[in-house]
Amino acid sequence: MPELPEVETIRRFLEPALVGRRVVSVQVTRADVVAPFESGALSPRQGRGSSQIRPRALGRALLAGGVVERLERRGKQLAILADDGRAIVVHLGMTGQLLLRRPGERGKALNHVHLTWRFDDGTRLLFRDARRFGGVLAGLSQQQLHDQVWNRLGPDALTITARQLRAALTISSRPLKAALLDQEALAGVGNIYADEAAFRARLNPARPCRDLAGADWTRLAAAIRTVLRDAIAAGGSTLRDYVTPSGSPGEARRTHLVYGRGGLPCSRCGRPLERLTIGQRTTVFCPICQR
DNA sequence: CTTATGACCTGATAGC
DNA sequence: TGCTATCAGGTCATAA
Repeated sequence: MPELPEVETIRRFLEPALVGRRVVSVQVTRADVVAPFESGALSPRQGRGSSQIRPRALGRALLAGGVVERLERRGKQLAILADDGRAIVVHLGMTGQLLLRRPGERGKALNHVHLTWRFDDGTRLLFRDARRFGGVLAGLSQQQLHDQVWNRLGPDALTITARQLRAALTISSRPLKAALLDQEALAGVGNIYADEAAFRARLNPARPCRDLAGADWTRLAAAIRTVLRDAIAAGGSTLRDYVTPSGSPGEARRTHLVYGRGGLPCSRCGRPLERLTIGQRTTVFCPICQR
């Protein structure tokens, strides 16, 4: 579900509520959504639940006792950093949510809540994920976060340059659409914004990357940055599950020009948009406008 | 090395 | 109403 704009919206919402707060306890309802770094995991969904870790150690790995210093995002991953050097990384997968309960606030009972952090002022943070494609990488130092986890991701898509994009993808034989979803090439673009960016750059998503010219990379990088920035301004795209930590939807869906519009008229030329599968993902584009 | 493919999960919706 | 099939924001392990 959440791509870069949704995760950034969540980050901006959570940061003022959590910075300076001490984690007094962490309730783990489903330990298998946690990937302990010490067991070899290098991403939030690697080797989850495969290691037996004692409850007390698990709480420590999930920042118990620490004071939140800041929240950082790289691509679709959100890190919570404590002032003692510890860190965790949350990945929301398709249906993951981070929900905030203010001090004294009584939210309704929810299913699929796997983790609950309690803070010293009564604030609670819930990790909820029906499909469990998301997860939390725990027990990291901030050093390890940057040197061993985020170093495996490509440059953040929000500030991607044409030069970086070309360097990462120019020799690839993959279709453009598949390449845009590769988090090692650039971090943060998912199925929605890959289609939106390709449309705005007027590039056919099925074209092999190696066929793109210099001007194509320039247009594409600019389209990616613009599409993501506009989506953040609209609070992210809510299709079904995504909500901000207060539970309200984002409005970026109104700005989609191709995603979810297969068969409908192209906003530019009026011809029907085409739908096909590229890299096992549904892809919508205009065969007239996108070359 | 790169690229392709099933697998992992639940829930909403459409069609019979 | 109820059953089955299809589809969904993502990535990982394994095969080719």
